[in-house]
Amino acid sequence: MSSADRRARERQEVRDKILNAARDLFAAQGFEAVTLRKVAQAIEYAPAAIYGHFRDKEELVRTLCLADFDELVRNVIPLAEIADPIERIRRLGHAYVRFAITHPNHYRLMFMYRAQLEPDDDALARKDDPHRDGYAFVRHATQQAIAEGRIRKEWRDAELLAQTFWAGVHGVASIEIAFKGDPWIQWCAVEQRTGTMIDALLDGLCEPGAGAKAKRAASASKPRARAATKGARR
Amino acid sequence: MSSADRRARERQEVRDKILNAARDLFAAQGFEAVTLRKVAQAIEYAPAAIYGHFRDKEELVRTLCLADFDELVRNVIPLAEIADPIERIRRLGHAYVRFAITHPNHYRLMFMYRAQLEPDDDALARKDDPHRDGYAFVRHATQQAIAEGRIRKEWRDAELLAQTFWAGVHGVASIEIAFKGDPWIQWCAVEQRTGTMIDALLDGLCEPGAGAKAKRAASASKPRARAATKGARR
DNA sequence: TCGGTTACTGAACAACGTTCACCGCCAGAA
DNA sequence: TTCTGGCGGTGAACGTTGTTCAGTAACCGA
Repeated sequence: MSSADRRARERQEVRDKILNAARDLFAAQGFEAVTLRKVAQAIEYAPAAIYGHFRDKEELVRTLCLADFDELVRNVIPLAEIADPIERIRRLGHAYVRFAITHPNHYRLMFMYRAQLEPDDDALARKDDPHRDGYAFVRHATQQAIAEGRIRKEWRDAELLAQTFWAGVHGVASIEIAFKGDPWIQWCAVEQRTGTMIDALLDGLCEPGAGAKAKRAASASKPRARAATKGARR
Repeated sequence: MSSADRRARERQEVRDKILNAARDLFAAQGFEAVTLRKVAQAIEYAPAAIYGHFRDKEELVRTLCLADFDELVRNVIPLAEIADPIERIRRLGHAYVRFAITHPNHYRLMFMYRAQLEPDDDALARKDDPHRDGYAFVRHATQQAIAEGRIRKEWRDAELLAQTFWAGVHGVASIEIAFKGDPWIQWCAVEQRTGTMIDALLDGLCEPGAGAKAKRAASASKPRARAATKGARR
C-alpha cells in the first residue's frame, strides 16, 4: 500500500511546513504575531487549509512549543549523571534560566501565559519519569538530598523543596523576560542574579556544611562575573 | 469661572465611569475580556467616546491597574515601621504574594505581560522613594541589613539582594497565578511555598545567627500551617 | 446673535480567528 | 474503463476586535 503511505507522508510534510512557518513568526515576535493568514501566505496555501492539520491557532502554537522544548530536555539529560544531588539541582537551575532567555516567547507561552491545558497522552506517558519530566527531575533530586541528610530538618518535604526551587529560577527567568531593558531598575547581570538565587536558596535549604556552601567555595576559584556588568541607567 | 470647573468635573466623571466599567470586566476576566464596545455599552456611550479620554485600550487598562496598585502600597506602608530590616523584608514578601493572588489579573498585566511602558511623570516623581516605590523599599531594607552586618560577605550588593528577593516572591506569585489548579503537580499550599521561599532565601543570604533564623525560631512558637494542606491529585 | 471649542456619534476600515459550501483529484471497486 | 467516495484544499463569508474620521449638537465667551 504505497499510495496510502505517500498520502500520509505528504500530509505530514504540509503539517511540518505549517509548523516551520509558524515557528519563524513565533520565535521572533511571539504568539500574537503568528497570524494564520501570514502562515498560510508563507507556505502558499489558503488560511483555511491550516484547520485540516490543527484544531485552532492555540493547538498549532502549543504543538510548536512542545516540540521545541525537547531542546531543554536534551540540555538537562546529561545532568542526570551528576551524583551529588545539590550540584545537580544547581546546574539544572542555570540550564533552565539559560533556556528561558534564549527562547523567551516559548517560555512566555508555556509558563507565563496560562496553563489550563489538559495534558495529552504523550505528556501523561512521561509524567513522573525523572528523565523526561522536568519537575520530576527536580523532585527526584530533592528526595535524594533529603535521604542523604543534606536538607535542614525544617524542610524535609521533597515536593515543597522542588516547588520552591522551581519558583526561584522561574522568578529570575520571568522577570528577565518581562522586564529586560526596563530603565526603572538598575539591573544586575542575569547570570549574577541566577547564581545568587540558586546559591542563596540552596544555602538556606541545606544543612550547614552539607554541600551547598562547600561546592560554591570550590567553584569560586574560577572567578565568576560578579558586580561586573551593571545595567546602565538611560 | 464655574462653568469651566463644571466641564472639567463632568469630564472627570465620564473618565471615572469608563474606568469603573472597565475594572469590573478586567478584574473578573482579564485584559482580553475588556472590550471597548462592552465598556461603552455599560456606560451608555458610543465606543469612540472612550478615545476622548484614553489614547487606546492599553492606556485605559494600565491606568486602571496603576490606580488599583495603591492598595498594595497601602498594605506595605505600615511595614516601614518595622525596625529590623530582615523582618521587614519578610513581611513585605508575604504581603506582596498575598496581593498578587487577590489581584491575579492586575498582577498578570503589570508583571507577567510586558513592561515596555515608559513611566509617566507621576511614576517618575516617586521613583527611589522607599515610601512610594516598592523596589526602592526593598533596596533600602537590604542596604540597612548590609550596614548592620547581617548579610554574608559574598552578597553585599543591595541592588543584587533586592532583585533576588523580588525574583523569589515573584516566582511564587506568578507560578500560582499561571498554574493554579494544574493537576500535573501536587501543589503545596501557596502560603507554605511563600514562607519557604522567603525563609530559605533570607537564611541563605544572612550571616548565620544574624537575624533570619532567630526570627523564624521565635515566631515558630505560634505554630504555622506547615505540611497541612496539600493539593490533592484529581 | 455669532463663532469656536468640546464631547460625542455613527459609520466605516482593516485585521483577526474561524466556518462552510464547494470542488478537483485520486485510489479502489465494479 | 468507468464510477464513486472521500480527502485536501479553496474562496468567500461571518462575527469580533481596536481604531479612525467626518459630522453634529451643545455650550461658552464675546
